Amino acid sequence: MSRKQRKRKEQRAKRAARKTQRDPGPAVELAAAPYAGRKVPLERLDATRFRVPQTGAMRTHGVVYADERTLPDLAEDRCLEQVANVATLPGIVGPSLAMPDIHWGYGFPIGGVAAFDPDEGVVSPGGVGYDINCGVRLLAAEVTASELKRELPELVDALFAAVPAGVGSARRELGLDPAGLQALMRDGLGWAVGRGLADEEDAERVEEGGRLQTADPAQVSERALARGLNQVGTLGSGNHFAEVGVVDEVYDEVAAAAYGLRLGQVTLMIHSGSRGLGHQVCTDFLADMLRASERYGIPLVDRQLCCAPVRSEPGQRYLGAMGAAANYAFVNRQVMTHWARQLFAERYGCGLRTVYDVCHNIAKFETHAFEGSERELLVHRKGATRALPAGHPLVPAAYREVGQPVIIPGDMGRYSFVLRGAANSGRSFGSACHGAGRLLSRAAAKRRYGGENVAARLRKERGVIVRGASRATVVEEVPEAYKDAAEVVGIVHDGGLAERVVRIRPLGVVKG
DNA sequence: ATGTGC
Repeated sequence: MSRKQRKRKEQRAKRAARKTQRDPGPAVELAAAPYAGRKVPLERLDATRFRVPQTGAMRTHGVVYADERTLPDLAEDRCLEQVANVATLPGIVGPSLAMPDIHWGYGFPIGGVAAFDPDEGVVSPGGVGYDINCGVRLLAAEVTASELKRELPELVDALFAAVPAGVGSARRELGLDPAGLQALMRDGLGWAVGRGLADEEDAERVEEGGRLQTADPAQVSERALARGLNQVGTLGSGNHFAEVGVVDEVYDEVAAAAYGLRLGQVTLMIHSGSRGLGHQVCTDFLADMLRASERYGIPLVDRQLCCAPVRSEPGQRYLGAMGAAANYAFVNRQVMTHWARQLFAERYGCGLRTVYDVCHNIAKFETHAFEGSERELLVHRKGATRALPAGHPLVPAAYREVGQPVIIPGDMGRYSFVLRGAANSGRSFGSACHGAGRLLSRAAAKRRYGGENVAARLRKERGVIVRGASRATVVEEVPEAYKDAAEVVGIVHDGGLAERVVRIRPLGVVKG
C-alpha cells in the first residue's frame, strides 16, 4: 500500500469514527444484518427485476430493478445489503424495493421504496432521508429554444441573480416570522396561493396538492424554524439546480400534448428540497427514533434504520414534523417558480406553466392494490418518484387519461426525461426511479475532474451554460459522475413502471 | 442533502 493510499485510509477511518461519535441517542444492541459483509445474491425474476432472497432476520424478500449493465454498479457499494436490511423492519408489506438508480444512503438505500402497514408497521426517518421532500418541479415556457437562444447567457445570469443558490443561501424578502413559517408549513401550497405566489392550477399540479394533511408544525423544533426562516425560495447545494432546457425528443405524442409539451419548447426544471429546516427535522428525530426503537422493542440490524410504530406517539410526532417540512419544500419550489415567472414575463413576455411537481424523499399514506385488495399503506420513497398510472383518481383530471407525469432529471450535460406512470407501477407501490444515479462519489469526481474547468468544457462541448455558486459543486456534478439517465429510464420503461413521454436537453443551468 | 468535518 502506498503512503498516499494509507493516508487516505486513515482519513476514512477517522471520519467514520467521528461519524459514529456524532450519532445521536443511546447505545443500541444490534441484531445480525442479513448479509453482513457477504455478497448479496441476486436471482433473476425477469428482464428488469432481480430478487434478493429472504434470509436471517428478513421478513420479506427484496426486489431490485436492474439490467446486466447496471448490475456491476450495484456491487460497488453496500446498497444491496441495505435493501435486505429494510426487509427486516416490522410491518413491511410486499418486498423491499430498489429502483434502477439505487445507491448507498443513510440506513435505507437511495432509490428505495418500502410500504408499511399503518397498524403493524413503522415509520423511519432513514426511509425518507435528510432532505425531506427533495423533489422536482417542471415548468413549460411559452417560448421556443430558437427564440431564446441568443439571449441564453443573459437568461442564466438573470436566473442566477433571481434564485439564491449555494450552501446557506438565504432570502429575506418574504419577511417571515416563526408564526408565519408555521402557517406556511400547515397550509403548504395554499399558503402560496393566499399570497399571490401561486395560482390554483399550480396547486392542482403538485403531488398531494402541495399539502400533506398530516403536517403538524408544532413538532418542528425552534432550531429548525430558525434555519428555515430565511430559506424559502432558495436552491441549496449538491445536486440541486434550476435548469433551462428544450424538449428535443417526443416519444408519446398523446401524453406530451396532455402535458402541454412539444418539440422545441423551452422548459425550466427546479430541483430542491426543504433546505436547513428539513435537515434539522431529520437530525432532531433520529435521536427520538433511536430511543423509540428501544422502547418499542424493535430489533435493528443498523442503528440508521431507527424507527417507531406508525401509530405510536413518537411515530406520529415524526410524521407531523416531516409533513410540515414537506410542505415547506413544496412552497420553496413554488416561490422559486414565482420569481422565475417574473423573470420570464419581463424578458420574454411569456408565462411558465407548471407541468407537475413530484416528491423524491417522503413517507405518505396512500391506497394501493396489494394481493387483490385495496390497502392503506405508509409508503416510504427515498430517492424515488411516485408514478401513478392512467385512471388513478389522484392524477390531475387534465392528465388522468395518460397517467401522472414522472419527472426524471439526468445530469447537466446530457438529458432529462418526462415519463408517465404505467400499468406495472402497482408492483412498486406506484413508484419509479428519481434520477440517473451517481456513478462516481463526490470525492472521486473531485479527484478526477477537480483540475479542469467543467463549466467551460460543458459550454464548449455541449453548448450548455453553467453558473454555479461554487466551483467545487460544479465539479462534483460533472456529467461523467452520473450514469446515463437513458439507461436507467430504459429499465423503468421496460419494466412497465413508467413510460417515456419526452426527452429534455439542458441549455443553461444554475447550480448550488 | 446540510450554517458540509473538532
